Amino acid sequence: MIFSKSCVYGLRAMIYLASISREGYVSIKGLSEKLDISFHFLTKILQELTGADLLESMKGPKGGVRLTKSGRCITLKEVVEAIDGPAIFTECVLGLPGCGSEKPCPMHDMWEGTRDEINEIFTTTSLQDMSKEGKAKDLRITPDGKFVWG
Amino acid sequence: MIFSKSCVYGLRAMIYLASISREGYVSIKGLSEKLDISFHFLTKILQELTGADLLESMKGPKGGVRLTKSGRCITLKEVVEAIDGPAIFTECVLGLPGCGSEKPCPMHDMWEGTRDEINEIFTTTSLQDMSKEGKAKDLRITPDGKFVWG
DNA sequence: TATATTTAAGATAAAATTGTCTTAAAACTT
DNA sequence: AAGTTTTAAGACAATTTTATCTTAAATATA
Ligand code: FES
Ligand code: FES
Repeated sequence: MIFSKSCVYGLRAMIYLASISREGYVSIKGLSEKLDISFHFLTKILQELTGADLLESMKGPKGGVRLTKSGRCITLKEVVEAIDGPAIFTECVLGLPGCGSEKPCPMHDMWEGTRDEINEIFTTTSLQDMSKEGKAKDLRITPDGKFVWG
Repeated sequence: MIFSKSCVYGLRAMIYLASISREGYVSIKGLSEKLDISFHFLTKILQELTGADLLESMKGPKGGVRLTKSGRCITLKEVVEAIDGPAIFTECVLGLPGCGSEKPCPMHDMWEGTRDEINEIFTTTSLQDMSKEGKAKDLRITPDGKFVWG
């Protein structure tokens, strides 16, 4: 898998949250059931996103999480970086430290372009793009296709 | 990291082995020291590559590993698949089962092209390409740059 | 105020990956 | 034939990732 499980769970949740027009908080419990992700595990991931100021949370009844003002217009890259860190967009494909800075590795030339393209596509695609796409075309964000958009 | 550590170690070793013109077997001990990889761990990885018929091995003094006849002209993809499996070249970026076959995920359209490009670049780049490149330009395949090409 | 609901935080556990160690089997050397 | 070198195989251990469970803190509602 190119991204960790935490990261893809986070992406799925964020895409769903971005598809919701309502202002209120969404309970993590409900979210976890809708997306078919373990509640406690999802909670931890969303806490990271809250720490990164992409989500804000509130406790108690009517509590939950929602996108922050800045979180409402972010790129997929920001979500990935908040969870998996920036390595995938910067790292040497052979795992050597400091890609490009010193002597590069033999795969550097063939890889750099592709990596730049990954970077490009994740910086130019917004969460909104994905949620609109998903909602408009009724696409799938759970393993079984039982999820239904807003 | 896009590839597992096992995979990256395997790639480094295979690139080095492909740079060697001599016919004989290369001892894993020597290889592990040259590449600065744990001997026992590297041994296991190379056993997988032997099982995949990319390497052949011989025991005893003068023993070691070397590229098989078919292993001498393979692509990087074959090495990656032998260790990490084909997932990276086929899988849904959101980790959903059966990318594209059923309803795709919202990221499918933006991702498929890039994934195809990764596939393309790894199927069209041979081990030979990388070893020639590395040897000709004295590139780096160890964390410190102390490695010297045959 | 008391109670129920919900996230926060951290302990614990399970699973996967990474790394080490030991013993066996094969091949060479003397 | 005996001893040495080297890979094969598998047990074992450490680390990281993934997942679960418990308790605390905050918020709403009655
Ligand atoms: S140095 Fe390896 S990809 Fe840049
Ligand atoms: S279905 Fe997700 S990338 Fe194809």
